[in-house]
Amino acid sequence: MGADTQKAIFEAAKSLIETKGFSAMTLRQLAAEVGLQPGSIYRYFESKDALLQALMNQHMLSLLESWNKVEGKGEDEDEDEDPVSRLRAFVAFHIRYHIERRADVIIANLELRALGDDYRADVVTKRSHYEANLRAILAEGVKAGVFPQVDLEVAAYAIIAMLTGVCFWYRSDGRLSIDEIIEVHQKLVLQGVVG
Amino acid sequence: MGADTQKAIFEAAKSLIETKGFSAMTLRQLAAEVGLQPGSIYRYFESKDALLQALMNQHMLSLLESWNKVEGKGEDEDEDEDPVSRLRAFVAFHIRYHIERRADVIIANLELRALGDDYRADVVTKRSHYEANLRAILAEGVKAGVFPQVDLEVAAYAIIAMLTGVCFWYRSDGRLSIDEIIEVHQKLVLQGVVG
DNA sequence: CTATTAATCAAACGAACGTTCGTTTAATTA
DNA sequence: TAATTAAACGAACGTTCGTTTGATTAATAG
Repeated sequence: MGADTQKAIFEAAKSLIETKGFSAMTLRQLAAEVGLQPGSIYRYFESKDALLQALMNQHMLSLLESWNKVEGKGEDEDEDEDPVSRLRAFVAFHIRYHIERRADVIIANLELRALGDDYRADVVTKRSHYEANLRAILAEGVKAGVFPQVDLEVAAYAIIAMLTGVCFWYRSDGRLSIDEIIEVHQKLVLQGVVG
Repeated sequence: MGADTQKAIFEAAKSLIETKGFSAMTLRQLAAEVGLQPGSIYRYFESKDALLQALMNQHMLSLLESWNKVEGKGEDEDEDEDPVSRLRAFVAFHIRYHIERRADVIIANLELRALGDDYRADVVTKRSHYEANLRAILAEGVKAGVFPQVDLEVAAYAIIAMLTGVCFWYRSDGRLSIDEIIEVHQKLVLQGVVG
């Protein structure tokens, strides 16, 4: 029975933190949302901070694992697709994942400073590992002569910021579908506005 | 004499909110930073919320005014520069402004949800006015045939997210100068990674 | 059916919160 | 110099925070 309750706490916490922020969310609000007394939350988390740490770590691991599944799926075959295809795949994956897990992403991006130093360093490291995947694709493209010379670090930051930005304005009842949004971004990343 | 104190409160608040977030910042911390007693802050702001509102409004007005100065400087002459030049100018302005006013920008982007509904709506409107400047440049480029067809709304969101992202990783003692960072972004915005 | 463990409640804890207020000090004006 | 205003103090207000604790109910096992 406890597993369901923990999941309920996680989900309610995500929603509350997404809309109000971690510091502004109180354990009384969280408990009320789940249908518990405030003290009962401590059966599942040893502190409010530990709850945020769990959410963050969960998200970062899931993000890394999800991308690895997308890229490494072929194992033997299609291991070495061309850089353009891989970059297009990264754009599609990143946007789709960030829209589907909006709350996790917003928490991971906005609540880093609410984390203790040690845990923040860990999250930053994991994020850097994720970004390294994009840098590797860009580096390969530059090496193959498909992409002109560009600063890999800045380009990776820029592209990720651009893609992550989607989940701050996307609405499921909006004008464009996710696929259409992905297409626009693939074009922008690859060719810019002048094409 | 009071004007200096108010400025000191503003500056200390910006710094504290930038690093800890608005909800996590206490008036006792803020007062200590300025060298005041907590209650004394209420000579200058009628509430903690009003302080955030003032900071946000200040920033949005300054941002809009600063861009207007950059674009409208020629008055009669160079009013109609080509879209590429105007877009390059926008990229340079946005990055430079966001690096120079890091604290204001981070607050405006991360603390929207700490604002009351009315004030948030006002800030969102002002931000939309700023974004309209970029959309207008893009629209002009498309109309002139310099830029291929593109969704103006999505493209503007994407470009602004990319540029604003700089102030989350930029360090003044970093590898690249601001001018170099601007150059990389101008190239990415205009031509993407394939060029 | 009973004993044991797990899950939750209800109540309270001390600390810290934003805010108020009467008083005191410093500066300005007359 | 005396009267007035501005600025800051210092202490307290009621409230709410995260957290702890001991009793109570629900589920499981022997």
